[in-house]
Amino acid sequence: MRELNYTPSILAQGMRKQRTKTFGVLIPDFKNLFYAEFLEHVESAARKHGYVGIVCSTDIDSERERDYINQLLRRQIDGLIMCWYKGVGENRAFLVQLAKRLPVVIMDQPSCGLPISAVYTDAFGGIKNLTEYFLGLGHRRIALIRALDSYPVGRKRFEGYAAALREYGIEVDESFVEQSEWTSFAASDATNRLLKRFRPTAIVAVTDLMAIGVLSCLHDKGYEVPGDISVGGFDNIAIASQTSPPLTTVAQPIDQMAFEATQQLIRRIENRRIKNRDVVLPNKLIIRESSGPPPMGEILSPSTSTITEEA
Amino acid sequence: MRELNYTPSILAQGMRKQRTKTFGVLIPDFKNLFYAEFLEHVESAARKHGYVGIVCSTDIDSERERDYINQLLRRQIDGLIMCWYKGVGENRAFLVQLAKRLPVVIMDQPSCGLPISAVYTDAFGGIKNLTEYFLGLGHRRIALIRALDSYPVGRKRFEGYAAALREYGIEVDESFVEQSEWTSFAASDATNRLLKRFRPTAIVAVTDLMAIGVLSCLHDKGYEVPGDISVGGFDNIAIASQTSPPLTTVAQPIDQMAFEATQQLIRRIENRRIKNRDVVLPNKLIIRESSGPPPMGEILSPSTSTITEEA
DNA sequence: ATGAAAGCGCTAACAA
DNA sequence: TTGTTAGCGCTTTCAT
Repeated sequence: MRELNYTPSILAQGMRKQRTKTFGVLIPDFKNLFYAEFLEHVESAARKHGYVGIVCSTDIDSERERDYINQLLRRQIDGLIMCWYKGVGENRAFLVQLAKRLPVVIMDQPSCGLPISAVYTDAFGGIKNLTEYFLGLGHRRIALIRALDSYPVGRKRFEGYAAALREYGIEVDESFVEQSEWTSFAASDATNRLLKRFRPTAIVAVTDLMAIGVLSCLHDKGYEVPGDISVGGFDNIAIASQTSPPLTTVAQPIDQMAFEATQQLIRRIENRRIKNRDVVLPNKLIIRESSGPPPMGEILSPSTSTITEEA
Repeated sequence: MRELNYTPSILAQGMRKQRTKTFGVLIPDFKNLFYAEFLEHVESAARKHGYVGIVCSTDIDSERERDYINQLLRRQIDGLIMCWYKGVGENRAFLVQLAKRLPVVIMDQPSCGLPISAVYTDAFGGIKNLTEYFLGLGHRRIALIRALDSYPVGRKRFEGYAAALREYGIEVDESFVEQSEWTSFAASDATNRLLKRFRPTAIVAVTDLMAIGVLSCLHDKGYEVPGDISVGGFDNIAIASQTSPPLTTVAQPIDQMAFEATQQLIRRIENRRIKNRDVVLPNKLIIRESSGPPPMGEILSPSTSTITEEA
């Protein structure tokens, strides 16, 4: 009778079965290529299971976030993936409440014992490695362009940086560090501010996007990268290999993160008795041309035999 | 009785009213920053009207596109915005069919008399201006990294390039032109192929993302931009001002395009008697540091008094 | 085995 | 005015 393309209405199905084969994805910003790649992979994982994700960008605005969560709940989503700038630890009550209604997967931070799943990589260790790599090259004046203090991801990455320096007996100086919003523009401004009071031989940015801002500022000011100043980022978004020069960075396995998050969510949607899990994935230092030894006269490392000018 | 946050289920509402306050957005790729910015603005326009968009990326795959359109229809979307790589003209029957079910807005190409709305800028004129600007600087060996022939947007942009050259009495040579997929990687490869057989003084790419690939390839090969080769793009995505060097490009008013598309869609959703419209927005040449006069010895323009070496 | 009917949460039409 | 009810398109249960 209806061999000719009949597809049941998901609305009607949803009313009856309380399942819509639809989940929500909360991200801060479409323009951050990390999330763009993340979404790409979430989408293809979801598609395999016949799910559709509704993506909402919060612009790091609490009101907008609340609105969207309501909109999503009204649409009876089956689950929610949150790329969150807020700390899980500081929002326990809210998350407990939310997790009562649907499965929740949180990105970039541990679940802190809450009834949610989490997918993240070792931000602390990643930046620590990167910073140690710079230290090993002989850099000592290593600056950090970090995120605002209120963002947990940014905080962890800051701590990795500080730990590496401390290992080399360098106490982290406030003047080494500049805060910035997540965009390349803000990071470019931050670099500007930084350079007015401090002349580093290397700059670490807590995301690739911000590192692009750093490169842009350095290019403006006429510094050579890595001749004068080395630059490192975090994420390994696709264009990190296409900047001029290509960016040294800490690669997160974005595809796996997306895959695990989606997998975890859908499994819990389809069987509530599956328990929540924290999935921790490895990240990895990728060395490209934006980094090299510090300029002559700045080499202070024991690992090189060059005599410094100050000798 | 229910003063405490009652929000009606959109599923139930949708069943009753045949309105879900939800629309679909089809894009080719989240990673293309043009769409990222577009989505950002679509979202905020939609939010003002209480609508939520479901974004699906087709990856320029027809099967996937068909799937998603079905998924969206099953979810009873009220309308659809399509950022489409296919030509409206070559898909009339499909669009007529689709437009019977819901309001449709198509991006980047005219509606060709179909019962849909359209929002676009003058791609032909935009690239023509850019190419004329290069010609005016004295460039004569101007290469083009264009999209595959099957994409209408890419085609129009190619024609603008060809028209400008023809105006200056230059017949477009196949060897000036290289085809590429939309990514920066593909464009970088295409530039590579191009440089093996042709040494331009300027390269125009049909999108900024592709221009980033061009810059990356030129940086690899040790060419100075714009000292050896000038580069131009199209779109003026946000990071176009943050590349090294910053990119000369044809700016599309992405925010307005998104706003108009959303506006147009929602108006038609809420009142079917509002007629479809083609909204054509202006674009504008933005000159940044990636472009300059051709190197000495290559200046052939009548607009300069320099005597060329060949004289 | 096949068929009828109830009900998911709403809204619009109609009755009181 | 306020209250009642039918039905949107499905699935699931229950009766045949």
